Amino acid sequence: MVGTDTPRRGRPRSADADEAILAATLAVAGEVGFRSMSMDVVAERAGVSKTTIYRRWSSKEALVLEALRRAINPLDDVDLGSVRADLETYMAELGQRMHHGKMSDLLPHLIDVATQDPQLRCQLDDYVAQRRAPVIAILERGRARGEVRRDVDLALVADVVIGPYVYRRLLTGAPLDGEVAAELLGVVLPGLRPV
Amino acid sequence: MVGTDTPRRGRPRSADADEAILAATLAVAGEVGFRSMSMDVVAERAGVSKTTIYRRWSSKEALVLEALRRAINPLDDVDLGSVRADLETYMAELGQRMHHGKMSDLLPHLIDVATQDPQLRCQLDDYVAQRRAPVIAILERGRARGEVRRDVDLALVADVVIGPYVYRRLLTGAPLDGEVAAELLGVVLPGLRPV
Amino acid sequence: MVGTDTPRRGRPRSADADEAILAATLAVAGEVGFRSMSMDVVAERAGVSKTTIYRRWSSKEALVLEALRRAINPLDDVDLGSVRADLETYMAELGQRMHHGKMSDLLPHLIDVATQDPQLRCQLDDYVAQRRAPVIAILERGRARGEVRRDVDLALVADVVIGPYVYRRLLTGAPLDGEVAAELLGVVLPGLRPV
Amino acid sequence: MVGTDTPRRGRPRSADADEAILAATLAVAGEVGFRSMSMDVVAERAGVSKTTIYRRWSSKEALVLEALRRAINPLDDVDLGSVRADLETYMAELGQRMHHGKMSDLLPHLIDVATQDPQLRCQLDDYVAQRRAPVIAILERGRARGEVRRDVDLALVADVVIGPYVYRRLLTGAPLDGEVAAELLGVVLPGLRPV
DNA sequence: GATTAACCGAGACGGTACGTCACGTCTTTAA
DNA sequence: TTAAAGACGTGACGTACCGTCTCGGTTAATC
Repeated sequence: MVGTDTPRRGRPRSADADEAILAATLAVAGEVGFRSMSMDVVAERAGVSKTTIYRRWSSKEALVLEALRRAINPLDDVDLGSVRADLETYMAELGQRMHHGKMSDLLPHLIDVATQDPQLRCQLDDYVAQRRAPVIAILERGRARGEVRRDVDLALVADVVIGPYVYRRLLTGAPLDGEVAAELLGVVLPGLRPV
Repeated sequence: MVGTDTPRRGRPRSADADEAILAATLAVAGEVGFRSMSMDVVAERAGVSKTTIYRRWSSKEALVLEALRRAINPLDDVDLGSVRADLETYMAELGQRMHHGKMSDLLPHLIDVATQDPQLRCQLDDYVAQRRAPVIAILERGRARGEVRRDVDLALVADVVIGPYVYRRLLTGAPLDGEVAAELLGVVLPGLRPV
Repeated sequence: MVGTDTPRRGRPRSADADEAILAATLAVAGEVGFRSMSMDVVAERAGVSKTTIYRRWSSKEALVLEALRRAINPLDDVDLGSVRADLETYMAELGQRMHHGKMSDLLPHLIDVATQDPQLRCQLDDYVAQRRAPVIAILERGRARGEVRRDVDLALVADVVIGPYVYRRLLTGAPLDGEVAAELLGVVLPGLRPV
Repeated sequence: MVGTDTPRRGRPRSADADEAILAATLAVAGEVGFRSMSMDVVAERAGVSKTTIYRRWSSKEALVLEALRRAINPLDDVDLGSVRADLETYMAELGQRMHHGKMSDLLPHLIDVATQDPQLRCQLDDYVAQRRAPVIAILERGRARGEVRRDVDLALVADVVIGPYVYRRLLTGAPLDGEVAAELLGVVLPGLRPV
């Protein structure tokens, strides 16, 4: 049985407020964009005071990041029996989200702010790890099946798969659809085969 | 008559001011970061009025971008005779710059702003193309030498090489030193070989 | 049964808390001034919660006013046998307190707030009456001795004596030391003599 | 001919803005009271940004004080030929204003804030001096005519006249109408007569 | 040489959002 | 029922930065 370590004194923070704030954040941001979203408007929409927001999040960006993390469904960790099939599925989904997802719209902004805000940096790292995890899992299963060389650094391979998506999305604007994904795998997979 | 398109009446713009502003931009940004850099401070440091700055650049970001382009030496397009050797050289240099360079410090910010500023978007695209060009050149030479399959999309391969750098730099913080670069090539190059 | 009107149920109020709050009020106010004194700080200093304070006093000003009334010793009602001697003694003491006393430091603030708070207005009136009482007493004794005309309004005379102190203290900053007090009496007393 | 000492560089401050701000201050304050008047509302009403206000006045109180000084017509320095007549006229007017004037409504507040704001303190002193000046002038003329003793401190007498008004207005609430004013003079004037 | 057009510095300006503060109330658990 | 702790709504505060505008004054090319 997990103990509620600290009995907590004083009035507890309202869980409703948490919910309302995060919901309002997504709603307002969806309408005007995160960049133009103001804390006053979020507070008003949430039926909450700014104080209450700042008591929970240290800055606008911290709030936005958490709102997004809640809004994001984790990528399913499908297992179709081969590295190629698994990665194709994953990459299709990733491509979708990179193109249409809310997160990718403001990734640059979050990264930017995280540069000078260690706390935000941590939260962002969590998010990234969560995104990378499925790829690593796929590769590990592949290795167990003998599809992947033992001596290859799986973390690096994961970055080779995800990196181009981020790069294209943020800097070149080029898409990474299913066809291109297949070609990418055509380049990468041969280098993973044992011997 | 050499085509100085417009003869221009009135007092010509001061070239000194251009220099001073760009220098001040780099100096101030180096001290407090681009995000915290204010135009007022840049103007003061350059011994120039804000009017003079805005007469030349349309926004803070446009200024910053030009300042950076000046500060960046192009990556040399070395030719050592093999794709592997060329890419290793290129990647070593890229890793260096990604880690210590001024540009990478504010890439996120520029990307962010470019989201809503088409003009900046263009300038940024130029920069990116300039960075990608050497990789494509290397791969084309490799193809000419028969080292690289004819049917592979070189632009995609370039993104596979550069993507992980950007990704690690912006999101995971993991380094990409010479050793890792070699391993990356170990994964990617086999997939490029003909037949 | 002796009339403790309400038998009171539940936990009784802590008398210690009263003391601690009033002491903390004077202490904090003495350090930062009443205007900058915050209720949170007082509560913390007193080792008491804000709730406990507000259960006893309806507002910051009400608290402050009571704290001051406790801190103020009444002016002694000396009787030296002549109006001049009595007033000189009274005015010397008044001058002292006006200059160094805590009360005069925040009179303006209390007055200000009393403008819109009838309850505080009453408490303040009590305080004022208490200050004026000795002067009226002095003048009445003088009248009984035949030193003062029967047809003069003693309340008005009291205001003529006290008024300049308040005025100087609040608005001009000029002092009212013994010498000046003597001169003031030199101006006022002749007009009080019978016939 | 008076030289415009400083040639002034940069864009000059808008005189219209000054006017608009002060007018808005009086208007808004007249509607909701000075205490409830907010700077945002004043700015909006004046068609001006808050920055522009704070560039001219360091605080809400400083602004209010200047607005009032502009709104206040100086007390006329009537000369009816006798100290008694002149003072009666002055006191009647002073009594009026003390009762109905805007200034007296917020004197306490200004005094209070001036306690911790030296700049405001100065402005307030100016105002006070301006109010006292007529009384001193009256007394000096009386002295020139031989109505007033040479050895009496006129500044003190002025305070004896004005002090009770301030005192009553701020602390006791008692009025000082014409009748009472006459009685006050009945008390004070005998003490001023030569020999 | 006078005119004119564009430049330059200084700095005021409108706008928009920021994050903070204090008051007095409310909601918990503990005594 | 009171107490301590502390979250909460309200409402204002003063600041920061952006990009624009308005001055007086300067610097060429043109007339």
